[in-house]
Amino acid sequence: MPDRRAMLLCMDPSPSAPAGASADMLRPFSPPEQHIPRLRRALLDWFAVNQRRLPWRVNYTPYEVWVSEVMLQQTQMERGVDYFNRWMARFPDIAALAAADEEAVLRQWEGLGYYSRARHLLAAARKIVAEHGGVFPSDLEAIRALPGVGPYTAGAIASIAFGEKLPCVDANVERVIARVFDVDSPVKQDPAAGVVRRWALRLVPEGRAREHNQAMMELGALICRKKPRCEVCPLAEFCISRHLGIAEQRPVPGKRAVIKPVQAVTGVLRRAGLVFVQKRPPSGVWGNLWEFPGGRVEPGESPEAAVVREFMEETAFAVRVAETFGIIRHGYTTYRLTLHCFGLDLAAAGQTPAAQLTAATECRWVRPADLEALAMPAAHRKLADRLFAGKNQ
DNA sequence: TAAGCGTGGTA
DNA sequence: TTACCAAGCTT
Repeated sequence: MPDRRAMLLCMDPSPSAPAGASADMLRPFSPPEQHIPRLRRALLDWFAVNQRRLPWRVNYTPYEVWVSEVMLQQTQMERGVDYFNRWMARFPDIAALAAADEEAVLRQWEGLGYYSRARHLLAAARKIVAEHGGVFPSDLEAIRALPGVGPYTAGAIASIAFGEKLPCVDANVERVIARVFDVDSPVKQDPAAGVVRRWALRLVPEGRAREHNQAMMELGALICRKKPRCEVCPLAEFCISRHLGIAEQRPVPGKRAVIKPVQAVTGVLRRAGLVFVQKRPPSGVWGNLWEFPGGRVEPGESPEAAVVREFMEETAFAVRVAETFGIIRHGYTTYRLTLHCFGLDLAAAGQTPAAQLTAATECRWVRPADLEALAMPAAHRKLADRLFAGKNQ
C-alpha cells in the first residue's frame, strides 16, 4: 500500500516546473527509483489488457521472434504484420529459409527497405543449419554471432524467446526511460545511453522478461509516443519528466542527418517486346536488387542527356530517348530523389545487344510480366507498375 | 565514431 | 510539401 502522505509531499511543484502546468500534474508522484516493484506491476497489468494481438505473439518460437525482430527494425509495426505472415507462409522454418534462393528471399522483402536485413536472415539461417544442427541457439553469445543480429536483437531473442533476464533497449524503451527517469542529454550517446541501459536492466522483473520487454516497447509505441499521452499512461505516477512538465522535451534528440536532394534518371530500354534490367552489386544501396539502369544527373546536364550517358557508361548501349514517363519522387536514407523516367530504344537499328556491365553483376532482357518475379527498389517498382500494371501477359 | 543503409506513415 | 519518424546493424 503506497504511503499517501509521502505521495502528497512529493506533489510540491518543483522550482523548474513551468507555471500554469496542467491539472494532470496534480496527480500523485512517486519517484521511480523508489517504487520499481509497483512500476513493474503497473506496466505488466497495462500490457496484459492493452497489448495488440500480433502474429508473433502466439507461439514465441525462436524463429518467429527472430524474424519479427529483424523485420521490425526501423519499421513500423503495422507494416510488419503482412510481411511477417507472408514470410512465414513462404519460409515456415529455419530449414525452409536456409534452402531458399536469395532471389526469393529478397522478393519477399521487397518494399521493406534495408535489404541487408534479408540477406543476413538467409545467411544466418544457413549458419544455424551448418553450425547448430538447424536448431536456433539459446546462448546469448551464439545469438549475437549470427549475421544481422546486434545488441538489441540478441537481447530481444534471448529474453522474448528464451526468457533470459535481459532488457531490450530500442528507440521506444529509450524514450520511455528518458522520460520516466528524466535523462537530460542525447539518449543515443554516452553518458545517457549507459544510463538508459542500466535502468532498463534494473527494471526487468525476475521470470517476466518476455512480457516486461514487450510491455516497455508497446508502451512506447502506443502511449509514450513522440507526443505523449500521459493522461492514460500507467507509469504517469512514476514519471519524473511528466512531474516536471517536460515530458515532451524528452528524449533529448541527437543531431539529425542532412537530407540531400538528388536529381536522377532511369530508362526502360525496349527491344522486341522485352525490357532490359540489371542486378545491382551485393554491397551498397539496394544490394542484389534488379533495376532499370540510370544514375545521377550531372550539374548543368539535361535528364535526357544524363540517361543516354548513364546507359553508355553502365551497359555500353547507345540509346535514344523515345518517350518521357515523368517524375517519381522517392526518399531513401538521407537522400530525396527526383527520378526522371524515360522510355528508350537502341540507337542503331539491328544492333545486336551485348551489354558490358560496369554497375551490375548480371543483366536480362525480360518480358514486362516477368518483372513481377524480380526484387526491385521501390522507385523502380513504382515505375514498372505505372508502365505495365494490368497490361501483363 | 559516424556514415550508410529504405520505406511509407503522419503531422 | 516538407520534416520527422519507426522493435538497428555494419563497416
